[in-house]
Amino acid sequence: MGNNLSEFILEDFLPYQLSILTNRISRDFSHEYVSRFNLDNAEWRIIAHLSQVNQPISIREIYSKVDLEKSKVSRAVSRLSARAILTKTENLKDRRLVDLKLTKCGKKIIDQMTMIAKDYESEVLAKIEDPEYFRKMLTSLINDKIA
Amino acid sequence: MGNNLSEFILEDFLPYQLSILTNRISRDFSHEYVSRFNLDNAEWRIIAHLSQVNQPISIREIYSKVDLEKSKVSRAVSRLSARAILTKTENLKDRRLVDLKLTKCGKKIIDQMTMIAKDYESEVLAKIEDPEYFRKMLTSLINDKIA
DNA sequence: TTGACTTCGTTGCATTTGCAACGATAATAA
DNA sequence: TTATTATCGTTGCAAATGCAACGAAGTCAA
Repeated sequence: MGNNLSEFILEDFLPYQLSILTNRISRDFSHEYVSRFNLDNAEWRIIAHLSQVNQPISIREIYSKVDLEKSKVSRAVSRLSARAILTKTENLKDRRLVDLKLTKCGKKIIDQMTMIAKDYESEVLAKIEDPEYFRKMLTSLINDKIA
Repeated sequence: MGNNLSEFILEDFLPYQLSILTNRISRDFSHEYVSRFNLDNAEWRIIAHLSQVNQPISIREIYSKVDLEKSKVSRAVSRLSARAILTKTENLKDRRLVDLKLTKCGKKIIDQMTMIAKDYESEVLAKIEDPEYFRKMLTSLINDKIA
């Protein structure tokens, strides 16, 4: 008979569990910005991040902060610009950079999404016994470097 | 001035946090099976799942249990079969099905990976104040349907 | 039995992805 | 200055992805 003591149970494996949960939540929440505004995940993150900053920021700034591929950001930004959700202008101090800025249209989107996002988040957190504690552990995991 | 009360902070948004953490852990752990056995994530999940079952199982069985696209499983299984990590045989009771079974080589891989995976998991859990509780919340979130 | 319908795994194909290379600009050093 | 090196954003391209369609096999009802 096999050595059952060293069996591997995928469903109990933390990285797998996290992946399952995250994918489900991600898919779930993405319905909100896909159906309402026809945005993909990268576009959503870019808009959300832009809304937090009051000066124009560069593409580099975005992909370094928001865990997206450089080319993904570049392409997403082009689409958003084409849809007049944000503007791309040349940075005059350093002409390699682009200045990205939400338009009124973009701001309207993030305004609406803010409420929806908060509602969704509350809904998820309501499933947990101690939401505060969960967030704390999550945050500590995120901020701790994993060796 | 803007209405800061309704600002949206991406870094504090639960789905975003989960995504960041999960991607990092996933990337991190994947080094183990990529570097050692040259497996991708789908291949890893398939092997892991197969190792838990003692009878041959079908492709459908796998993708319904392990949150992977049907075509992804089909292609991953072909690669694994080509590398003699598993065998594909026709199911005689229902000839639409294939019987998948780990070879000795496949079993050796999962045996080695089991230890590595457990070590990695412990490492991650060690970063958390109350690992048991965290798992419990995670499990409850996974098992709860999200409305 | 036949015919309609379902399910299985594979595959074709258009889209997406991520890496690397590129041109343009800037910073640094000689 | 000029030469070298680094950084920015874009783009080419090969590989990966996911959906839908397919043929093969099974089910069910008439």
